Amino acid sequence: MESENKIYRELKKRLTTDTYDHGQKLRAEVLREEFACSASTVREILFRLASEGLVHFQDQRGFRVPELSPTKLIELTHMRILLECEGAVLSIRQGGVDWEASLTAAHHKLSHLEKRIHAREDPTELVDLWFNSEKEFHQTLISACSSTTLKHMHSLIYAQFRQQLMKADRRFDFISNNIQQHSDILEAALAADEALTRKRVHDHLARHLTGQTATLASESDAE
Amino acid sequence: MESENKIYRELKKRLTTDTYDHGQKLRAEVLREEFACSASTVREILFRLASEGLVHFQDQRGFRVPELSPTKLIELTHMRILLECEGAVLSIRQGGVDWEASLTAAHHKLSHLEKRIHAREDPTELVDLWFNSEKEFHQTLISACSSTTLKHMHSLIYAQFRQQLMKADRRFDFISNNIQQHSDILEAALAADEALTRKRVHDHLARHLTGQTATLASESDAE
DNA sequence: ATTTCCCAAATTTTCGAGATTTTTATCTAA
DNA sequence: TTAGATAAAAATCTCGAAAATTTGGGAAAT
Repeated sequence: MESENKIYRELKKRLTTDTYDHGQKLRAEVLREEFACSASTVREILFRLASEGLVHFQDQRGFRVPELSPTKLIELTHMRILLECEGAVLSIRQGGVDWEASLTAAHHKLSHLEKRIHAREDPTELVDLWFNSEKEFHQTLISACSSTTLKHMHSLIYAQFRQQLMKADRRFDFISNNIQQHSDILEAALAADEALTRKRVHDHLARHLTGQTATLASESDAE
Repeated sequence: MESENKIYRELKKRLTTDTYDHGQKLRAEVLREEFACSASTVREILFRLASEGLVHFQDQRGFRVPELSPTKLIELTHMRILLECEGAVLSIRQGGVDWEASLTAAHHKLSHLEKRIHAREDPTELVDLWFNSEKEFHQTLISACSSTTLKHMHSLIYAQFRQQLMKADRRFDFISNNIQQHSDILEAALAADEALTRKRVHDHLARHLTGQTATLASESDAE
């Protein structure tokens, strides 16, 4: 089972970091061979990933990487806004100086990396590092919220969100705004300004809501 | 696989309708025999339920029904409030007369059942019917919201919530308030009053938040 | 009486082969 | 040439048994 967890983590990483293509078939036999285990073990892991939404399963037709879906991306973005705003506000209330420190630290790392990326011609090598840093910043933002359930939901949603963007975000044509937005979120969170934090988290994620006619229910008052 | 889905549904039903006790061990061998299938099939299904949070899995120690946890119940309630308020408001905006009709219908069935329960000495026989009706009412409330992801998250949370209460809710000492609260929600939703709908959904679920010191982030403005 | 160690029984996990189903390739008829 | 049917190939799914791990009980030592 130790090895099973290892395989699980490796596969999850691949599924959110563009090793495979959207829609690509995941043949059990290939993976079985690669990871040197039995077909049932691979099957078990793929089922686990399927119920997290990172793998698409069809009866008698095996497993696939989920297709790209603009609609899905918008829905995932909505959920991220909902969960991150809630989690951030709770963290502001429940978190102490430790939380502020760790958020500052996470932002510092991310910010450093984003500046390096921004300066480069070809940021390819830094992509995976950025994926990790961006994830850590957003997780830290909600980390002082006491609800394990909320944080768990968020991590499910975040992984699917990242999977939808695993190809697109490699281009980094959005990085300039991003640097400023992450700073803005940090600033509002440290100032313990709940409404402003909500607004800035929303604005940060809003670039993925394009093409959407309906608005998010929780936006209406703020806008 | 058709039979696998059947077994899955049966087990899920049992896990949310008090067939087993909280903390009880789910022995693969027993289930294998009962459902006349192989151990691997049972295992697969139990893993699926585990990643939905309805079964607790421990490496080399098998599967158990999750323990009762007041903290977990509070967290699940928070998530229900968050998701149902969001889903209900979106449904108000996106749903048409069909949605209003189906919500009225779901309420009518639930209301009828709750009155029968209220009138009885021993409502035991009606418990499972009530579980279904209450679930349908709340699902219908958010059904016109376009986000499949939100509805899926909600159904995961709802099942875990129901599991936490599968024993407690059989006593029905809360039914009087419940009848009124469901009517209030219906009324606010049909009136398309978003703020009032939020408040009433919150108030309806708030009885499960007792013992909680911190408040829900999204309450603050409304209270 | 309490703790530690070890063995046997019970349970869980892995595995590979056979059964079933889907997919691909080939052939026939319109 | 296209459409439909048939056969061959490839993949998935189910299963029961072997391997690995945990649990429970009792003997030996403190």
